Amino acid sequence: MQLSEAEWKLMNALWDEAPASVREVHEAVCDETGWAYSTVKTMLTRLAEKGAVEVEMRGNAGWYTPRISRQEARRSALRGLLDRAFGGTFGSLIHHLIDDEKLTKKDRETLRELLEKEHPR
Amino acid sequence: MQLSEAEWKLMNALWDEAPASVREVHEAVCDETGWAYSTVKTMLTRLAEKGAVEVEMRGNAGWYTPRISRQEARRSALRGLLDRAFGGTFGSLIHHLIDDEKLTKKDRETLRELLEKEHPR
DNA sequence: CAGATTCTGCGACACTTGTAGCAGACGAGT
DNA sequence: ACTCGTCTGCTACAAGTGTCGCAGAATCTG
Repeated sequence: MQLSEAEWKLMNALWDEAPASVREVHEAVCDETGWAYSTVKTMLTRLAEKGAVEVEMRGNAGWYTPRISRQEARRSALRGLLDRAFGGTFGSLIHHLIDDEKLTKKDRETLRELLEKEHPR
Repeated sequence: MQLSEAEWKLMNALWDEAPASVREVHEAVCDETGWAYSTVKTMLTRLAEKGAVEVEMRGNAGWYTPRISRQEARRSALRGLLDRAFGGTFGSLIHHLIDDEKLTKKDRETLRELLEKEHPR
């Protein structure tokens, strides 16, 4: 499932709180995006067509719930990035992360801790 | 600089060997993509319009050279992914990498080694 | 019930992306 | 100089994305 930039914004709102009505999603994103209500409506409809969200009608209003988890979405987005930009393997991403990006001290510690905890030497 | 999927393919070819003519780029990617010569031509032109590559005419043929480094491109692609999908910080990406992705043993070792080497405890 | 409010469905439009064909210019070989 | 192959420039077009307005149906409220 490939999500566009705008779709990520909506999905993020839905993952934070679902089910949500168009209005709720709109309220969640309009400060950041400035989108009109109808913009949000259209995109939620498209997300439903794509199968990324599920719509349940209550009265005349639709309530939207993600059908894919944030984790799955993240995974496939990462997969996409890896394939496009990093030769398809984690190796060069990891290299890039450590050599070329300015990880904060905290990031590095997190990284190290996780590594120790999950996969102790 | 945001590169589309197709543009990454061409840029990857150019980073591997630049400057390159349309024909050379075409040859580099046509096996994988099946694109027609004119498809490659169009996209290189668009990349030039976007400022991602530079064209130098030799005779009647154009030779293309990246204007942005692979590293820069990777950096901004990663930035984009982070913003869209990981709340904008490395932290949750790192978490995701370690908790949710199946890094190979080798990946983990690479990670650990790099971490030790660059930022020894 | 009538008016106000709120939703949905549908249409619309511009821009980007993926994909390619074609005509005419240009340069190389004879 | 003529022909042949190559290259560019231009055009085109369908699908996807970002963005929104509007009309009419449904719902609430006095």
